[in-house]
Amino acid sequence: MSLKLTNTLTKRLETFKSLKPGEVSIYCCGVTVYDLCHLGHARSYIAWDVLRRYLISQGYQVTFIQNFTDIDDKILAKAAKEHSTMSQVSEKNIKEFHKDMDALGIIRPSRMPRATRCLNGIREMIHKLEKKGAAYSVDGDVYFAVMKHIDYGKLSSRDLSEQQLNADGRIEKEEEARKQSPFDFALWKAAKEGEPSFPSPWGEGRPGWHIECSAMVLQELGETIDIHLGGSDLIFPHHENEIAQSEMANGKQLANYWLHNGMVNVGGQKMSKSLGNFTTIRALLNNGVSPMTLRLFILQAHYRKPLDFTNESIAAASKGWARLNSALCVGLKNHQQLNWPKPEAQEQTFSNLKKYISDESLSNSCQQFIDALDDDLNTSVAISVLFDLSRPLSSLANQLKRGFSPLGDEAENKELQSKWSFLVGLANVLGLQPELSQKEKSPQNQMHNEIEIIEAIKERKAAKLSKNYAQADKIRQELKDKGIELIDKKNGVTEWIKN
RNA sequence: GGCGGCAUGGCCAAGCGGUAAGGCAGAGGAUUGCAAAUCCUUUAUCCCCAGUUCGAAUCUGGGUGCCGCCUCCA
Repeated sequence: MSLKLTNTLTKRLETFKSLKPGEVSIYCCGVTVYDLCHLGHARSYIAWDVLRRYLISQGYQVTFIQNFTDIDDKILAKAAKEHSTMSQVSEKNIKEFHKDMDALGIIRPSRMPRATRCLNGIREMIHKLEKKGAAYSVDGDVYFAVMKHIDYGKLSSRDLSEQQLNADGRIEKEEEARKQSPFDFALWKAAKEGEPSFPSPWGEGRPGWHIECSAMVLQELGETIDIHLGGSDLIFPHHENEIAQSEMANGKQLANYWLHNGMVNVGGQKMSKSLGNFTTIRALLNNGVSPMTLRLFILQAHYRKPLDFTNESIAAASKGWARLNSALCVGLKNHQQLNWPKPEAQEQTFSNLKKYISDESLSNSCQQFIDALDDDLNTSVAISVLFDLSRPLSSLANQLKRGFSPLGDEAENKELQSKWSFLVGLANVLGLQPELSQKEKSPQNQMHNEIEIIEAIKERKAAKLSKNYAQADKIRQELKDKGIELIDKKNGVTEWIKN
């Protein structure tokens, strides 16, 4: 089997074949940098991160381009509100973007072009469209003439001739009058009073929203690329317009595969800025939701389906992740005790999955995992493979945590070890990386309250011996509140664990 | 009004014609002063109706409900 992807362009599940053998070119629509990213962005970029990781693990050389839209009305509005400038607002939010994406373990794109730095390409493309008669200017604005593009509507299944004008009448009348067709869209917008603007043959102004992506794809990857990515809310008009511009200007198909991710919903409704029902990635992380919990939550659903966000579903993912994570960490924390080779530092390289196919004990799981991802990135099933593999390992982790030294026979130990490194390898394809807790990473504060804990345990033991269980439970609860969990062992010894 | 998607156990979620993955939660048992943890066992006929088929959650037709896009949006 080989990778199959649902192509929005053909509305079908298709076997993926790259233009150049062994190489994949990907363009992903990025964010408009006027604010922090929310969970919807996280979903999109995590899904595409998995696509990228999987392609790399299959041996492809992937060039991944993602833009920053740094010219936009919302950025201007924000700048005005903050008594700042457009570029200051963009700059700040680009930093924040990287902070969030890095936290989520999303591999940075190969390059991240910005609209303000691609103006030449943009002007050239508009000029080209003008020469081909597909663009016209009115009072410093330049519009794309939709009727000139024979295939207009092919991505979003819209038929212009049958298309009734949007009943809600949201389009501004003034602008309407200037357009030849209501679906025409701006390639270049004349500057308004006091706005930042850039020179052009049509006067001072700034690029329309769609043109930057067309220009960037051409500049960074060429006329035709393998895969174009984005949220399903971008299909129309953004991607439709991108196709129209690029294909009209270049005379070539823009992208062979168009992939779109489903929305994150809140109470059945799309999470969006305008509805105000969004939760930022930052807020979630600050509330103690770990990055990998978020990743697990997102990848447990298929990328094309809507995903409902609730506190309960995050809590469920968090519990699930804790279990999986304990298995992923076992070889990192306990390799000395288990006499396992010292694990390599986490790298952004991916072991070739196919090597596991020949390993009898891992072959099945490996094949299941590959089949799942081949099937339009079925991460949900891939994760179930991870959970199956993790069972004996999290059990091992648990025994170790509780002070047992499960010194089984050597063969068994070896099998666990290879299972563990296999699990870590598979999880890495999904970007699920072991999270050692803060306390484990920085063991300060550990020593000075240890004596206190031992004292408390002694006190509790005395209470237990005198059958004063209420007092014993009180002591346990107090420690628990401080993150110390007590475990009574069979032999009467009480051990404690930091959580 | 046009285009598209979805409906699976208490919750989330796979499934793509051969008899329901996985996660969370729950139940029973072992263990425990009680817990925690662990181990074992366990919980669904898939929105409704009709049809195709030896066989359908999966295909077809008709309902019902929900959502997205058509305006900025991942």
